[in-house]
Amino acid sequence: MTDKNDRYNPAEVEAKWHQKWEETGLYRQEIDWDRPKHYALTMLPYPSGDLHIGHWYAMTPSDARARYMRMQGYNVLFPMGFDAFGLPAENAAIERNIHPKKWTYENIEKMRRQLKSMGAMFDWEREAISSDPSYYHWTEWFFKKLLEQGLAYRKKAAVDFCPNCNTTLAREQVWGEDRHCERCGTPVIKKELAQWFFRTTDYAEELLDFSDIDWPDRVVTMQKNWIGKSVGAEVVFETEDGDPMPVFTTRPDTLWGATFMVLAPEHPLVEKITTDERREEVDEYRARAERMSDIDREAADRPKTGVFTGAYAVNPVNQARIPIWVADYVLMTYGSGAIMAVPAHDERDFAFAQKYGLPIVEVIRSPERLARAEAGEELEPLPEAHTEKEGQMVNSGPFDGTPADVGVEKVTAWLEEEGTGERAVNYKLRDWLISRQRYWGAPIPIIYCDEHGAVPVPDEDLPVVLPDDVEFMPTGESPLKYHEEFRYAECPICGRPSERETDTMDTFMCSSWYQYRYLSPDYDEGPFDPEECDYWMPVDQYTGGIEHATMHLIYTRFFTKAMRDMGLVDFDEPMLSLYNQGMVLGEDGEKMSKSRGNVVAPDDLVEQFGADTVRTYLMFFAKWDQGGPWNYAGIKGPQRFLNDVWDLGHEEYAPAGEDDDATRDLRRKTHQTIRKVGDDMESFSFNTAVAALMELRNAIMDARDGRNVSAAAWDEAVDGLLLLLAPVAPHIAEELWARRGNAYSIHEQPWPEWDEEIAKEETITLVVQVNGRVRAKVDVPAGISNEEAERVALAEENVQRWLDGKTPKKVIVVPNRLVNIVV
RNA sequence: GCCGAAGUGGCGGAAUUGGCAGACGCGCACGACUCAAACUCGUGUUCCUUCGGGAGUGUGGGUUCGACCCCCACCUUCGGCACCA
Repeated sequence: MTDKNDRYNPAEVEAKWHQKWEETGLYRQEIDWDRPKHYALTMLPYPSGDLHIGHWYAMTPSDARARYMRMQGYNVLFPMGFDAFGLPAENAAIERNIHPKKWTYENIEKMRRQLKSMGAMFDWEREAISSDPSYYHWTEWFFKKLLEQGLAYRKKAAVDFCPNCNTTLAREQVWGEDRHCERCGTPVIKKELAQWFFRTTDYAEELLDFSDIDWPDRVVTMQKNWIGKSVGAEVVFETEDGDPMPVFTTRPDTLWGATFMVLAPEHPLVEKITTDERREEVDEYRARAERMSDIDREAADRPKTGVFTGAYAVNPVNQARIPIWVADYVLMTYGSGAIMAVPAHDERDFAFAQKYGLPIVEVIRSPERLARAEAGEELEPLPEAHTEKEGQMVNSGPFDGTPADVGVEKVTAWLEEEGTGERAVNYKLRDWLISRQRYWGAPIPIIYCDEHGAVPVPDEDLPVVLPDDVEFMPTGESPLKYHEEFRYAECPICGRPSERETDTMDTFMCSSWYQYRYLSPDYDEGPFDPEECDYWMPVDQYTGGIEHATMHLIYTRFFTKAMRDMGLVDFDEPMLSLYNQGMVLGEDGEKMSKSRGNVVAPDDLVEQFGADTVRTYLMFFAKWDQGGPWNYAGIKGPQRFLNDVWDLGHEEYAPAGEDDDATRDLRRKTHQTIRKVGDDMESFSFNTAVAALMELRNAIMDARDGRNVSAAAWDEAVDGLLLLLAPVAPHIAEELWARRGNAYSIHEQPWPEWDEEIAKEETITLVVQVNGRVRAKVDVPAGISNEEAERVALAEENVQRWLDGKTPKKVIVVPNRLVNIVV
């Protein structure tokens, strides 16, 4: 019987096993070429100072699954570390006068302790911290390698700048309609600055290929949209003076309908072609466009504006003389910054033509208008742009009569033959801007020499170390600019006094390769130990939030592809499989935030309920990819569950009298549960896995009350329950496993097997319907024949009553499930 | 505007993918234990009902012997993108 004094005390149990696990190195994860490996990775946290329930929500199920894979026989790597560079540390420095390094490392200390309370199987000896010089040494090294590969370059450009964070941002880090900073929410502005970029666009095409990885459709779609591939043709128009003006179009079949051209206000040709009498107006327009923010400029619903340059171009397909306009609806950053405008078949051009009275020439006629023209009807001007590829080409010289759906292909081929154009592809993806005007980041290892330009710091001088003795400006300006010792350096080539780059790298650079650093965080001959990489990489299962879909998850793919082309790795993708968890919301259903006062603190919960209960609840309350609101009352379910398990684990069971049926029922439930929980673990359905464990708990408690199952069936059920529970609630499972006299450790046990025969139902409830309505339920032996089922169904009194003497028209039998009698 | 996901009891959520809607849990009600409350245990719990049954998975239609599931139209919520030629 349960000792009443020995109530479940999670704090005691958890502390005990944390110590034992550490002492025995239970979670050391080492290469073992004789066993299949499984690299499970959960996105590394930023050391903000406090472990949030969101961290628990992301990491606990990941841990449970890693543990499950371990019990399945895999050699599992499940590391943890910190993405430790970033702005909050610097803000703390400015606001509270604490050094970013001190702030960061104190936070790491605290969070590491909090993480340990979770009882996850992290191998702490593999911990990597991106702000350690031993880490960013290699971040800098990668920068140099990318430069060597021609994948890094410096360019002066109008870039997105967050006035609050006081730094430039990558295009990916500008979010939403109002174009705000991903980190702080402030709308960004444009600044003309010389910045470092990585050529992510070189990999645009390859990044669209997801065929070798199993990622959620959602992420795949978001990345594809982000990369934004368009296929079409480049056609070179010329000004009357013979200046070439290449344009990109996805609709070469509408070339004959180009009635004007539009250049972006920033287009270099504008200056040259604008006539004297138009110059004043054009200059004014360009100046206004320059002052306008991108938010205003790129709002699609804004009325179109533009000015005529006074110049004309020649359409190469029909030599038509068409006016050249300047308008801000054409973007300098996409295509060539110039377009051919086909108002009849493009909504934007149509609106512009209407506003400025430019001609609209129909060159693709819809089936409906074709029919009317055929009937001799006089066609009215197009009421709106016809953008579908249906109907026939008209007013298009040699292509008149060509079916619209083949027009693009035919015209493109013809353009190539004639030499007036060629097939072309365009992407929305931009190169990754990695310069940040901040202190707390990995330095960009470059020295600018008057003579030799941008010179990389030699390998033997890496890492360029961040100086500690810096002063933080209240303006947020990088203190590196004012640190003379850091800033002034000798040119590595000629020794002349030169200046060091004072920008640091985007922190997404650090996290683009952290999965490699975990492999050998102390390795100092390269970014990672090749043998470890050989064994462990690529990551088999990656888990994390959806918010990184078009940032980190694109960058890290780019990085691995670049590493492959450097000869560092021999695979194409860093993460083979990805799963995105949802978010835990506050009890009010809103996103947790301090200002709303709906934040759930995991430390308090652990103190009150124990880590195992918190873990179980987090895995139980919703399907993992959905998430949902936290509920303090709801955690009682898992709490009662673990209390019951505790009692069952201590039960000294002896049957009072054995009942074969009861024994069989319990064994069936045990084996069914093994099957169910295994399936659910595979498919990340942790909520139904926990529900199945609760059902098994209920069955075992019934058996306890009945005292009529065999001792062997009892032990099988209770040990089974503990084994299945071990990934979810590792401490209590370990404790009870030991108390029941089993060998340490439960986490090294194989996942239990289930027997098809034992799991099979003996009787099933046959549902009998008359005209699709349930009229009877009969318990029958499983495997009943269709004929027998039909006979049993018809024999039911209630069924006969509903048949009311009529003869069945049709009888449908679903084997082992249902009989539907249609009259 | 475009793309995507979702909508099921009082609540969180299940449903082997076309076959008993509501598993599991919370909450609630009643009962037991208690001086009492909490804990714990037991029973019940989609709604309506004349106790025969009827209605029911955002709304309206459709396919089917049979629809939470498939099709069409719409409503709502949430994400992403948004003048990308």
